[in-house]
Amino acid sequence: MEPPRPPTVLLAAARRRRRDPPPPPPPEPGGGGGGAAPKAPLSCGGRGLPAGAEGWLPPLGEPLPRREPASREAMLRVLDAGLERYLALHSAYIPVPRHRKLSGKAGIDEVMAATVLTSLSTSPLVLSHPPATPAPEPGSEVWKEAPAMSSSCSSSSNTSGDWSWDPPSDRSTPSTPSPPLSSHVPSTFLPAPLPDEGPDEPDGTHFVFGEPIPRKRKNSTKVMFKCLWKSCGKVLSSSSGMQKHIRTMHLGRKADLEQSDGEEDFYYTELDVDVDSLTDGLSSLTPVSPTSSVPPAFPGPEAQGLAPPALPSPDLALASPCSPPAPPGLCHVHTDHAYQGCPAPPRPLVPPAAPAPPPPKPPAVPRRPRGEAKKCRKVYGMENREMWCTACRWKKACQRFLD
DNA sequence: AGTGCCGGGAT
DNA sequence: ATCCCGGCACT
Repeated sequence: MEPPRPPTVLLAAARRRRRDPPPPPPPEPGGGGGGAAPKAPLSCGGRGLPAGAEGWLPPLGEPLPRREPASREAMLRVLDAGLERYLALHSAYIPVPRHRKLSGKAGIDEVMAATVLTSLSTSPLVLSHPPATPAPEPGSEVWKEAPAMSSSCSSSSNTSGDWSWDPPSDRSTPSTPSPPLSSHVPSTFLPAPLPDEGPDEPDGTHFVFGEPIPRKRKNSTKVMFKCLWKSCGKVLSSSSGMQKHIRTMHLGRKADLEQSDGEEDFYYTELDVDVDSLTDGLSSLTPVSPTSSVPPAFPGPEAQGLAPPALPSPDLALASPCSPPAPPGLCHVHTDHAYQGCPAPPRPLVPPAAPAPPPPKPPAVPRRPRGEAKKCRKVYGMENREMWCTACRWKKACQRFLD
């Protein structure tokens, strides 16, 4: 029966919570935040890990870097699970374990992409913008894609993907000078780092928010990149490959135009796939999933011609990794430049029809209920302030008339 | 609007 | 540590 509070409340609440001693948190229905992330509600999911989300939290041996990381991780996990299920389903009718079948139009695309990828793998070019930097990968583990699993377990956090995770330069100005495509799409995947950002993008491995999120993706999960262009569900294992794919397939650009002018928009999502359960079947993601999101209706060379004016399906929810019921696959839409690690609703797609603003669920502030007893102020009145207990005088909890 | 008191600043 | 107060939560 709590009336909706103004947003400020949340702030205050959060702030307060910071200090409050472990307030015997009344088990919040919905597991909001659970024990895993007792604090700070995330901007988007703060309210909550879905019930039972705690279960997903890995027994991280190390102390979570507080806040975001904690719940974010949990969310990712949840999402992963969703993806898992989703894939399990689809892989059923997409019998293409490791080597895709090349047949039909999809096949062509795949071949092309594959070709591109292959050629790329040999070309130093593709590996990164900063040709100078050999492979400053995070963990220093400079393991390249293992030949054996080139497509099934590459990037778990880096590998070929140059920008695997993100927004090195989150300056990704939302107001890019209307690039060829994407007009109304706020967050686009702009591959090329903005010139001013300098060469050293903090390895794309890490998250953002300027936070040194050291966390690598769990080994068990693998990152796949799924093309969001209409009628193209291509899934590749590396972001560079994906970009290549988009560039060549959808943007109609020359593959060799390696360096984008920064005006390209790449729409693809990053799928965090749980390799353990998906195992090999995974590499054959569904080419075009009905539930998957539709790429923004941008005027693409072929998008216009071939693709039917797909309307943004409601399940674009896909774009909001934060929503508990993880839509099938996906998780963080990966934008190469994006600015948000996750908290912010990454919507590379058209703004969801029904934004459905997250219900401002009050974070159940542990504020102690106001006692019945009259306090000094009331008893003595402002006139006799000197008679108040010191606490009252200092505007602290009354010590004289305890509840 | 009044009251209680948290969170913080000033000393 | 003490004193004070801005401002929020709640009535």
